[in-house]
Amino acid sequence: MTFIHSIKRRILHIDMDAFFAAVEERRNSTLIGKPVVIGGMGDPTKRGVVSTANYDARKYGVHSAMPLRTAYKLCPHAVFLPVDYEAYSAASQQFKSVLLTITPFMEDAGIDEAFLDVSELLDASESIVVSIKTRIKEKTGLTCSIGIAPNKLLAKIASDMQKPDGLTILNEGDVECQLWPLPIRKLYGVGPKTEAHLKDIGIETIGQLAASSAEKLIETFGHSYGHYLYDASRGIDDSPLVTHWEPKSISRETTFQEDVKNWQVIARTLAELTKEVVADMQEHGYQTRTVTIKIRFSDFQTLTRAKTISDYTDAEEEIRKAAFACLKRIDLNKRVRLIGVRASNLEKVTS
DNA sequence: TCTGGGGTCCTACAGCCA
DNA sequence: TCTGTGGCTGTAGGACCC
Repeated sequence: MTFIHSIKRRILHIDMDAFFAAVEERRNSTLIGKPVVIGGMGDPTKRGVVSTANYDARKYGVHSAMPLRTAYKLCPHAVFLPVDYEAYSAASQQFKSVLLTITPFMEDAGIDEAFLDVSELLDASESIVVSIKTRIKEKTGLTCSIGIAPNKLLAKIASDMQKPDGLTILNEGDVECQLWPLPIRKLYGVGPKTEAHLKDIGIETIGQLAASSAEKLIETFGHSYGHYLYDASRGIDDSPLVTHWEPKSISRETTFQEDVKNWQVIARTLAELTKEVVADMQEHGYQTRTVTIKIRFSDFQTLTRAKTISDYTDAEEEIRKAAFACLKRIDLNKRVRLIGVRASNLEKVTS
């Protein structure tokens, strides 16, 4: 008799609770119990959006991606802090180093989250989770929420179901009762545009999405995304963990505090951003062939212009020339809100 | 009146070439 | 030689994620 091993995977999604705010509270205990909003330069009268609000601030309706000025109106007595990426990156490395003691099969999913594939481990899920939570707490002083499921899609949804400091286990058999009642926006990959589109055609829950035919979804959303929605609404996701990847592009962009008309200011900023991109490329050993600039006008119209050069390069002058050749192709007849530059078509320098 | 920054992926289309 | 087709590359824009 031949036994075919059932290869049901066991995937964990670890999501740090109000990560940036928690790091700030860890180094300044007087913040604990107060509403804390982190974003931009920490000045709620200036341009910028909320990166993280702690749970005390969320009670006032403050949430991430909200303009700082709006957050200030909702909660003027909150403590507003600038984003300190270095501090959060250090904390991120700390908690990921804990995860790597559990298994090397870790996918980095951003500064405050990660996936682990623990299919090969013999321990019970609950004991793995207790061990992770305890060790992260010991090493960083921070809490996290964890989802366990047979794939990344469900694990991610699970980790969001009980927060903070939660643990949720989802299995294929739970899809109908746990996944289907949720609003479509809870599905990874469904953003505001798709949410509005789906609501227009009478689909508000993941269950209603699951009741649609594959043909209908492909017709409406295209082959790739239509197929994805069809599978995702059924909790189906075979995507593997990505434990190593190379960047596909390196970019810098900045929004001016006030919209700019002066060409000199725009040009100087483009040169500065290009310098930063080049420094980043050189530091990490990449060369580029394609340079793209991005301009956003005061009315939010956004244009990009790209130039591909014949040979890979990391020479600042050559990349700056390409960026300025792109800039020349844009009619600057309106005030400029944002300017950015991106290097793509990257190649790792082998030396 | 407001809407960051750093990324990825997808689609559509145009031009070139076999 | 003309025309159609399909692949490949580059460009532009849009949606989404944290």
